[in-house]
Order: sequence, then C-alpha cells, then structure tokens
Amino acid sequence: MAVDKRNSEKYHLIIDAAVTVIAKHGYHHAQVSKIAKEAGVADGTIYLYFKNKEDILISLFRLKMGTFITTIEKRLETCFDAKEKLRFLVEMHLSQLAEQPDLAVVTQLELRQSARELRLKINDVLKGYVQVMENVIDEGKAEGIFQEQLDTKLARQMLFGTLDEIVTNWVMKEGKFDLESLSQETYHMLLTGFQKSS
Amino acid sequence: MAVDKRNSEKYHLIIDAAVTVIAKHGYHHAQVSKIAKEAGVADGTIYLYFKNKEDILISLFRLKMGTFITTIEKRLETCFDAKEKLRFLVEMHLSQLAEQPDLAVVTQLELRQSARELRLKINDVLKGYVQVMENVIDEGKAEGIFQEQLDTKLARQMLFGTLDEIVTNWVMKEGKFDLESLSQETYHMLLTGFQKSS
Amino acid sequence: MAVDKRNSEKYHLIIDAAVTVIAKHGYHHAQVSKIAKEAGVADGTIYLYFKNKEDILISLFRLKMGTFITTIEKRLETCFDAKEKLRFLVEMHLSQLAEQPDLAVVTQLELRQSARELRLKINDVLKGYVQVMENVIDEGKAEGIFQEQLDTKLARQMLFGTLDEIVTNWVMKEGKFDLESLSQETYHMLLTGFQKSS
Amino acid sequence: MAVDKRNSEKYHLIIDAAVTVIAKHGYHHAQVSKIAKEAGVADGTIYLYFKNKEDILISLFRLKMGTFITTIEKRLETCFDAKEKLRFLVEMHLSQLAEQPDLAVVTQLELRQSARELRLKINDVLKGYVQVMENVIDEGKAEGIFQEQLDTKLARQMLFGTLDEIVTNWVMKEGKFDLESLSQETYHMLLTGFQKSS
DNA sequence: GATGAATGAGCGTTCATTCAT
DNA sequence: CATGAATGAACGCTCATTCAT
Repeated sequence: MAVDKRNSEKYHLIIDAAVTVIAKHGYHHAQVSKIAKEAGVADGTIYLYFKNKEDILISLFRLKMGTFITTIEKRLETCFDAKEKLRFLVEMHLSQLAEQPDLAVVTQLELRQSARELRLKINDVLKGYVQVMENVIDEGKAEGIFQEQLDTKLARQMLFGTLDEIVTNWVMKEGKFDLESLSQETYHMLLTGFQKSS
Repeated sequence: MAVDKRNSEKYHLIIDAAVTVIAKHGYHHAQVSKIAKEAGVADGTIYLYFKNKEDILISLFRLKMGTFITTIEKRLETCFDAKEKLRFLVEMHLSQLAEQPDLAVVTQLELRQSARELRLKINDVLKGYVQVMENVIDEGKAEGIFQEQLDTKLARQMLFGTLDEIVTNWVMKEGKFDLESLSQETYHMLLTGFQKSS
Repeated sequence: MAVDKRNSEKYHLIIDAAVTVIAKHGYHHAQVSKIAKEAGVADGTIYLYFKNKEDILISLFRLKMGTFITTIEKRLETCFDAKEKLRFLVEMHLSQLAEQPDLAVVTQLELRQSARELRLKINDVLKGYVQVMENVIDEGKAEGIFQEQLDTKLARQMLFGTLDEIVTNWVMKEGKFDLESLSQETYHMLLTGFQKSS
Repeated sequence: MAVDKRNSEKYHLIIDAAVTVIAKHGYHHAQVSKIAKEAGVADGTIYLYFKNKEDILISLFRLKMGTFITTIEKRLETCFDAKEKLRFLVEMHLSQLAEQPDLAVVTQLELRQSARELRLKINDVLKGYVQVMENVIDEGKAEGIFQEQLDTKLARQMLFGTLDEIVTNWVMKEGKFDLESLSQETYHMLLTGFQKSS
C-alpha cells in the first residue's frame, strides 16, 4: 500500500466509520461490510486502503492513539517540572477520553476483545505512550522530586494501570459519572506514591 | 443442572482442560471439541456439566477467582492492621498468579477477548474482590493509617489497576521476569500513595 | 424382542407416553428422554421394549390403528348392505378421531413428518384399513348398489382421501368445529359419487 | 432481500437444485451443502438469495405451486361451465404432477416431513388453490349443475383429498402406473358426487 | 480507482443409543 | 429387569476476502 493512502479522504472515512460501528455494535458485530456501508463505500474498496480487517483496527488505534499521545506530549513540553507534567498527563489522559466517548468504548472495551496477535501490535503503538510516562518519572527522579529508588517501569505500570482502570470503570458505567473531576485526586494519590516523603 | 455436578470429578476435569487449552491455543481457537479431548471426555459430555460454551468460561472464572479471592480473604483475617493487609493483598495477588501461569494467561489476556455480555458476568465475579480491596482501604482510613480524605473507590481503582497492569505486563513478557519480587516495591508505592504523610 | 413384551404394562405405558409427548411437543421435539420421563421409566428401559425410536412410532401406529380398524370392522359386520357399511365407516372414522384428539394430532400431522422409510412401514399398517374399504366398495358393486364399472382402488382413494383431508383440516383448525356432524353430508357426497344413478 | 433476486438466474438454479436433491435424497438428507453443490454454487451463495434453509423450501413451494395454480386458473377461464372446469381441474392436477415426478415426490412426500411451523406457511400457499376449487364448486351450484345444498368446504375437501390421495399413491408406487389415465374416472366419481341426480 | 457478487472454511450443540452397575 | 451417565456423528450459517467488470 502506498504511503499516500493514509492522507486520502477515504482512509479517514473508513477509520471513523470503524470507530462508530464498533462503538455501536461491539467488536464482534463490526463486520467489514457494516463498516463499508457506514463509510459509504463498497466492501471491496476497504481493501484498497487496508490490507485486511486487522489492519483497519491497528490503523485506527495508531491514528487515534497517535493524536492522543502527541497532544499530551505537546502539552508536557510547556511544563517546568515533572510534578506539573504528571498533573497534566493525568488530566489530559482523562479529559481526552471523556471528550471522545466512542473512542473510549473502542479502546477500553471493544479492541481488547481482539486476538492475542492483534493486541501485541496494539502494544507496539502504546510503547510511545509508555516512553512519555517513563520520561516523566525519570525526570522527576532526576529533579529530586520523586524517590530516586523508584523503579521506573513499575511506577509507569502504576501510572498507566491506575488511569486505565479508572477510564475502563467509567466506560463500563456508560459515562454516568464525571471522569475529568477525578483527575485532581488521582494525581495526588499517584504523586504521593512517587514523591519523596517531605 | 443439579448443584452436585459442581462437586463431581468431571466438572473440574473440564474446567482445568479449558484453562490448559485456552492458555495454549488462545481464546478464539479453544473449540469445545478441543477442550473435551484435553479433558478425556466426549464432546457431548461437556453439555452434561455445562449449559453451553460460555457457561464453561464463566464457571472457570468463578471457580478460579473464587479460590483466588477466598485465599486472600483468609490470609487478611490474620493481619492486625490495614497496612499489613495491603502488603499481603499485593503479595498474594502477584504470587497466586505467578504460581499459576496458565490461569494468568487466561484471566489477563484470553478471557478479556470474550463478548461484552460475558465480560459483564465476569465483572460480577470480580465484585467480591473489589469489596475486599475497598474494605482494606476503609479500614486503613478508620485506623488513621491512610489519609481520611482518600476516595475509597478511586484508591481501589489505583490498587487494582496497578496490580492488573503489572501482571498483564508479566504475562505479555511470557513470565520472563520474576513477578513476586515486585511485590515489596509495589506495596511501598501504593502505601505511600495512600498513607498519611508522616 | 419376545412377543410377550407387547402385553407388559410398561410397553403400553411407553406408547401412551409417546402419544402424549408427540401431541404436546410435536414430532421433532419428542426426544426419547422426554418420552421416558413421561412414562416414568429410565431412558435405557425404552430399549428393553423397543428396538429403537422408529420402533416406538411404528408400534404406536400399529396398536392405535389396529384398535381403530378393528372397531370399525366389528361394527360393519352387523350391517346388512354396503350402503349402510359406507355410512358407518364414515361415521366411525370421524367419531373415533374426534374422541381422541391427541391421537388425531399424532396420526394426521406429527407422524407424517417422519422419514420416508418410516412412512412406508406406516402404510403397511394402513393396508388393513384399505382392505376394509375396498371390501365395502366391492360389496356395493356386487349388491348392485354401486356402479359396476367403478374402479375399486380409485373409489377407495376417494373415500380415504376425503376422510383424511377432512380430519386433517379439523386437526389444523385445532378441533374448533364439530367433526362428527360432518359425517352425514360426507356420506351422502361419497354415496352419490359411488352409486348408480337412480 | 431485494425483490429482483427472485428473477435472477441463481435463484431458480438453487430452487431447482433443491427439488432434485430432496427428490433424490429425501427431506432429512437434503443438506444445504448438497443443494449448493447440485446448483453449482458455493454454500454461502445460497444465503445471498435465501434467508435460511426453511426459506428455500417455502420459496420452492411458493414458486412451483404458484405456477401449478396459475396454469390451472388460466385454463379454467376458457371453460363455459363448472362441469367443464371440474374436468379440467382434475385433468390438470394429475397431468402437471405426472409431468414433474421430482416435484411430485417433493410436494407429496418430502415437504410434508417439515416442522409444523413450515407446514403452516405451506398451507398459506395452498389457500390460493383452495379458493380456485371452492369457486368452481360455488359456480356449479349457481349454475344449477351441482346440488345447491352441497357444503362448499366439504366438497372442496373431497375434491382435494381425493386428488391428493391419488397422486400420493402414485408417487409411493414410484410412478409405476399411468396417472393421467385416471382423470376421466376420477372426474366422473367427483361429478356424480356433486351433481344433481337427474 | 471502485464495485459487490461470490466464495468456502470453520464450529457449537443435539440426541438416539449403549453398557457398566 | 432397570438405570442414567456417557458417547460422538452430523450440519446450518457467518463473514473476511477476492476478482471480474
């Protein structure tokens, strides 16, 4: 597939259709034909832009998570220390998913139903985010804000695991509580978990 | 189905076969016939003990998680404060799954691929564990060890999310690092996140 | 199977259970286990009295139709001419089935869903009835009441076909009209179709 | 399913294949895959033209009986009285089935093995034929040819039951006698059964 | 590039029958 | 005689992917 496909209109049309269809019907009822119909193209057209169904899902995740991560990265650049970075990371993780409920359903629930193989590829995409998180933690340690003996990987697992669990609970409750209002408290718990006792 | 079926030998034989087959072949390739073969019974025999395939999976989760939770609960009863309870909860969560790698693969990766409907039933089972965790947190607050303004639900999501993420990472790395050795550090991070600053 | 099985209590118990179950649940949902339960015996016990499931159905038909035919034959013996015999045959065909609605459902609807092979065996049982009918027709011809050029087989097909269609319609309408009240008119139509023009 | 599917080549190909396969192997051994093979299409193609297996059978009956009934109706329009109509109805009922032995096997024997639900739908199709028959009888009564006190429904049951029984006997004997040659005699029996005594 | 008709592999479940007790 | 747990063959249907137009 030529790289320029990714800039074509139909490419994005199909990915957005996939998000909509999966959020509405669930992963197992998101047939290629349904996605094609939602996108307003023929079934066969899908295969001009994607290698196969799995490729739609990976591309979807790559594109959406790419934006998700980049948005956070950009914001973090303006922060002056790791503490502030942690605060914004938590805030933006929650707010971005709160603002895109369809995407939240897809990433937190539906896409996790995919086969082991696909999940490994999804994890590759997440590696960028993992890096962002670990950088914040390492910076905090370097700045003397976080405990120096903190295991970076473990701390990142706590950070990601906590945020992921919160969002998943929110999606499961069908967004019936305010996700963004939790960020302050969540930030504090994580911060005290990481930082030096004063 | 008569209740005593759950105490019969074949019932457990089939459930253990299901764990083995799912861990080995993955959720989507775990055909009933494969499970039957692994259990050493005929395909039809499965249906003398389980309503359908989904029932095998729910029963599996209920039985294994039931033991998992009960084992932890029993241990926590002997602790004299919430701090100790937190320590053992973390330790036992990790050690129990480390000791049953097949089960870990099934609960952390494979069973999460199940349809939304099944996942809701799985969540019901997890509610017991959620309760155990929230009790520990509430006790810590009552004992004056944890911050009184700590949001119990949020703290529980941090606790569960962290442990779950750690185990999942371990499973994904195919158990190539020592899971149980992480418990001390994990406990400390969570504890400092929860407890009063001294 | 020893012949004396047919006189045993359980033999009849099972056959009556089969009639009940088939009438209630339909041919395709009349599992052997259901019949056994209705008869109050174990599944395996069925096979002490019948070769297989098909044998239950044939035996059922043979027993019930045997009684049906014998009852008619006995009554016809007392008639003094073919005209009267025709009248009673029609009357009794309809009245006997009207009095046993479960049996009517089984013979008119459910048992006809059986495989070709079974239906051939059922036809063997019906040969006795065919004979009774053809005898009446032949007698009518010999007595000079019916047209002598009447084709006996064809006339019998008209006789049986008419009665069978009437009863089937009655069963399909779930017995919502009075079957026996039709016998007079039916008899007249058949009689004029058969008899010499006066 | 779009209406134009019913005019497509494959639609008819599949229905004719179903007739052939059912006539040859019997209702219970007429698997979808066998029908597909006979039609020269893939299994899945069947489901582009039919909702499910039952839909094939209903469509088959509707199409073939539709033609059967229409052919008779057209012919009857040219008749000048009910007597002639009765004659042609009998003649054409027998001749049409005699000319399509496979179809006769399917309608007289095999399709009757279908589940109750399907049979009710089949009966709906037959209602058109029932109407044609009752019209002939009513016309005969109006024209003063048939007895005015004749019960139309009962007479129709005699007419249909007789023809149906004759054809079924012919099919059971595997067409070993000439069906069409019976029409004259059958017509006479039915006519004298219906008409006024002269 | 775009279409959509056609493909065909793959699997959960039922139930008549057996046979050790 | 009677039991009932165990057996295992058999099949309708879905849907990702292809390819002739």
